[in-house]
Amino acid sequence: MNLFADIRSRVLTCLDALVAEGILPEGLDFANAAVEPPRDAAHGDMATNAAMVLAKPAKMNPRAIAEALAAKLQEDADIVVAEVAGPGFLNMRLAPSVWHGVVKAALGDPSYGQSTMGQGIKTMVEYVSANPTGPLHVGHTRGAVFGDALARLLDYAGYDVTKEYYINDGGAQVDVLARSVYLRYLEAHGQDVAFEDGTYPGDYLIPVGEALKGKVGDAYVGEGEDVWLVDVREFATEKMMDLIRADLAALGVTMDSFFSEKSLYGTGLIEDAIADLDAKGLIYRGVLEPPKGKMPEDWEPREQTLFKSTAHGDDVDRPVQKSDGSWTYFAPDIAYHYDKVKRGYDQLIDVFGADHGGYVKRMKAAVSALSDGNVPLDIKLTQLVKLYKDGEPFKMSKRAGTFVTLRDVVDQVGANVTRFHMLTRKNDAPLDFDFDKVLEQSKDNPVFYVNYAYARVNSAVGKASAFADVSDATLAGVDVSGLTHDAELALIKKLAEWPRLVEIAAKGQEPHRIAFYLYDLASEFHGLYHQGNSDESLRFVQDGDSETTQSKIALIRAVAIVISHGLGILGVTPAEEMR
RNA sequence: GCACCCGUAGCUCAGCUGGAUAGAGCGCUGCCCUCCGAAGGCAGAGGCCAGAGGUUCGAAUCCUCUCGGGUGCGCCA
Repeated sequence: MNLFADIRSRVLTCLDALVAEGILPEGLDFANAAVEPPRDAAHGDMATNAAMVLAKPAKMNPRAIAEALAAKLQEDADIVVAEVAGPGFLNMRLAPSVWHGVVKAALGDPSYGQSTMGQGIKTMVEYVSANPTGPLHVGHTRGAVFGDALARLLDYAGYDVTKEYYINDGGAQVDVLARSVYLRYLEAHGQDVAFEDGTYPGDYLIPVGEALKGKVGDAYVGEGEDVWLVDVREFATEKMMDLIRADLAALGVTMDSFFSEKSLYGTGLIEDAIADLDAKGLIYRGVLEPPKGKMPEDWEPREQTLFKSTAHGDDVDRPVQKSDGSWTYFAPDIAYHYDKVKRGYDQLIDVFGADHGGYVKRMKAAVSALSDGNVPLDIKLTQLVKLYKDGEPFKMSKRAGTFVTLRDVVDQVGANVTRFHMLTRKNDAPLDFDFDKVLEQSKDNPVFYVNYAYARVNSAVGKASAFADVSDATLAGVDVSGLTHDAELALIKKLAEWPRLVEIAAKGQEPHRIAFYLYDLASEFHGLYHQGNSDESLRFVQDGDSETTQSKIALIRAVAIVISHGLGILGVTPAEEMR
């Protein structure tokens, strides 16, 4: 039940009637006619711009259309007032019974707020996709939280979502990993080793080296890479993926599938993808211009196999093969996305770190070419996370050992706080993350404030249950017509926005809107609670009056339910009480 | 040099894809707080929405340019 969609359809019905009566001309497009909450509550409950957007195509005065529309809408018993304002806005005030229906819907319908907007569109969200060479760090954490929340949001809005992780296990970096693990393996055999440039010196590989020793004994000691590299690489990659999976699980992120870059090699998949592009006349041999402005020291013209990405919106064509004939990193990326297209997804979403912003155009060009423009690829970039400790910037340095991992963050502040806080910013805005402030129990910490609202409802429900039946099943059938105070209605109106907000957030692929909405809702709720301090008739628990109490508890339970729906999308589990 | 992201109150940021008098938190000022659950509530001051043009009934939002910040820029992923 989406009240705004409901009223909009009534507006459209009235417009149709006006056309039938000859007041409006035939053939008008109503698509841009919107029904929205007005900025100022004094204007009413809902407003429509229908008259203004139709004025031009209908060649009529907007106020004249609005007057006619208002008269029609007035015939609807649920619309108490419909009046023209300003240049042609139509403001509506709805009957209290309509609002009371919102409380019942939130309480009685577990799917309240879910949308069918997505129409089951097959959507892949690819995120994290970190190199399997070590534990996930804070930057990955933001990508993981954002991607996961986005996937949940789209799922909630009716899309058929698959969450996938692309394992970059095919490039040179996994060879470096293998060599690093080999050093740890020698170390496990008692040898002194030196970690030079081009190796990963992190402690996290010590147990991997030991595990390798446990598996193969001393078989690889003193042997050359030709003997052990392939095996160690596979072993190490699997161990790293175990680590990453465990990190993600600690954050509450679970993938539907993992896709290995390595599986593209030697199977003809890359060749197939490139052949597809070639068949479209988009592959050629050529020499790229040197980059302007900043000339690399060792630049020299080389002939390479290039993808004509400029034909699909890129700025320059991109190499798919190096001058020695081997594939560039871009080639398997093309093949991977080719595979996604072939798997039948209707739309693709990739979540990258902002440092990969330079690859957006070429990936879009590739998908556009491979799908003949039929499969849209959206790439969401997550900006940097700036860490603070008690207000002071916290510099990360691998060498100084102050490298902050996902695990560090989750261990210190918990998955719930991490997730919520990271969703209080737009994905493309930098994020401040202060280890102390995110744990503060105060109003300026949204994490706490929202959860506190939820816990406060629980407390009131517990109190009321001493003398009244306040189970959700009972509450869904309770008479709530006594909820007529402005503050109560304001809270209900906020609840009514929930289904609409879900659609707006899903359409914009912006899960942060959910977090901001929850803050607003919590704020409205706390406000009503505080009014109960001076006006006893607004208190949730009315001693001895079980009927009144039930209606008020129905309202705040509806609030708690919507909060838990919202937190569910963010992947946050609310605490039942604050301690 | 080019591309992408960004520029909104003193600070940190929202602003519902073009709507009405641009909002919230912190900070500041003034009241209130023996109140269902304390970790506060109410009110006020504070703005050339970086700047300049353009599009139209209407622009923080769309287009162009300028200024300022971030990121990236063949044979690394």
